[in-house]
Amino acid sequence: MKKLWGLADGNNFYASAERLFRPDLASKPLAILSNNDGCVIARSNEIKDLGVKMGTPEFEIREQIRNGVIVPFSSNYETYGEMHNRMMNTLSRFTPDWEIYSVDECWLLFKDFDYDMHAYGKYLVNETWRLVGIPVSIGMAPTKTLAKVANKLAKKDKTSGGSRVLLYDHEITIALAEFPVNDLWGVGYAKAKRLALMGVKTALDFRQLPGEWVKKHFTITGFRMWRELHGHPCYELEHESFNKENIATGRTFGKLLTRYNEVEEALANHAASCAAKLRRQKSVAGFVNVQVETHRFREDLPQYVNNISAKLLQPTSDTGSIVNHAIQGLKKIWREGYHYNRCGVLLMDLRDANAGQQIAIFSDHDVQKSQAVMERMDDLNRRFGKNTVKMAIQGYGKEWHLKANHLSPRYLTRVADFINLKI
DNA sequence: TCTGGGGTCCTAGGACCC
DNA sequence: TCTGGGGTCCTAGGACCC
Repeated sequence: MKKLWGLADGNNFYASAERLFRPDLASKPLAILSNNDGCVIARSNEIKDLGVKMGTPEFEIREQIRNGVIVPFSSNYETYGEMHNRMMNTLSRFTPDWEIYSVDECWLLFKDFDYDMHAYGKYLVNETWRLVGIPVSIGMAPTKTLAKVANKLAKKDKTSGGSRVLLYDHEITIALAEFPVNDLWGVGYAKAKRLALMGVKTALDFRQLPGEWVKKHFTITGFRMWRELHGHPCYELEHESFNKENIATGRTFGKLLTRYNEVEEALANHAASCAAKLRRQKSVAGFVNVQVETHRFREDLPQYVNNISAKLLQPTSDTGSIVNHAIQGLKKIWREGYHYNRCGVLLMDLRDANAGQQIAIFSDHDVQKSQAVMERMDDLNRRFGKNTVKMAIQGYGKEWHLKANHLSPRYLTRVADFINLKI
């Protein structure tokens, strides 16, 4: 059976989402900033043309922001999340076999097609633009790795109509001959460095290496990449099990913190947020890991990085229990006299909440009571906004809170921010 | 002065067992 | 306590992704 992989993704997704509500910024350079307005995490084409790279610290473009050359946005995850839902909804209409890969990417598998796939790709691009308002590109090829290549080529070639198909051997070979090996899906910093030393420049150079040699020097992951470039699929559609294996929440603070109570308050909030995520996927956690760290770029200050894991008495998703265990961990690794920059909580050893709750120390009654309280709390927080109900220890101090000086309205998710139309 | 956050997969190496 | 190979299980950390 003929199969073709498609990778569809939103062009400059966050920037395009912001621009949808601000048509007046149609040709302006836009920078989307990370949490805490720390650095650039998404860019419009115009700012790429200015040479602003991914990860550029905000202070380096502050002057251009001040004089209006660059328009900054703090990350607005509520709006991006809703645009994600709409985009995936639309893309999923083009084939029954699809998989969400990231916030702005979707795999589409086409089986037994007998129509012009390039035309179909262009149709998909136009329809998504019409229905969602986000510009997308699609690349199609016999494997996921090659579809990634096709997608990048679709973006690069302004005449492609946003769609590129690599179907036949000769067109794949021609494309790979001009494709930098560093841009392949699966080549990061470490592999790029080694490939450069070997004189491997293009994806075709890499594909022409002997398979056994690749396996020996680049392990199984490199070998899979090699096979995929030859058109042999190593990655399939990943349908279900959307449940995460780990759940983490961590943030840098709005400023460096030295007092225990402030860090404890931030940590309690991260732990509570992890517990809420855990209940949303109907899991319980067996281990809580707590991390603290100082500011790694501040060479003038003493550095301290540590983390600790604690086993929960019994696997649970109870906010109180998870927050308490996290705080016990923090007390063990806390050291006075440092300027802390970040803390975080990681829940591990996750399992299905309904599969065999142990009885151990708690009676069933306690478990049921905890579940009832949590359900009520989640319900209230869903209806009236995050943190309407919370633990006392989560506090009301704002010392640790993030900067977000350029936040756009939550156009899609907050009633007060809806756009009013005058007709 | 100012540099993100949340994930997965794989491997090496230690602990332990026979 | 040392001798030795081979297996499993677990964890830390590297590499990569978006």
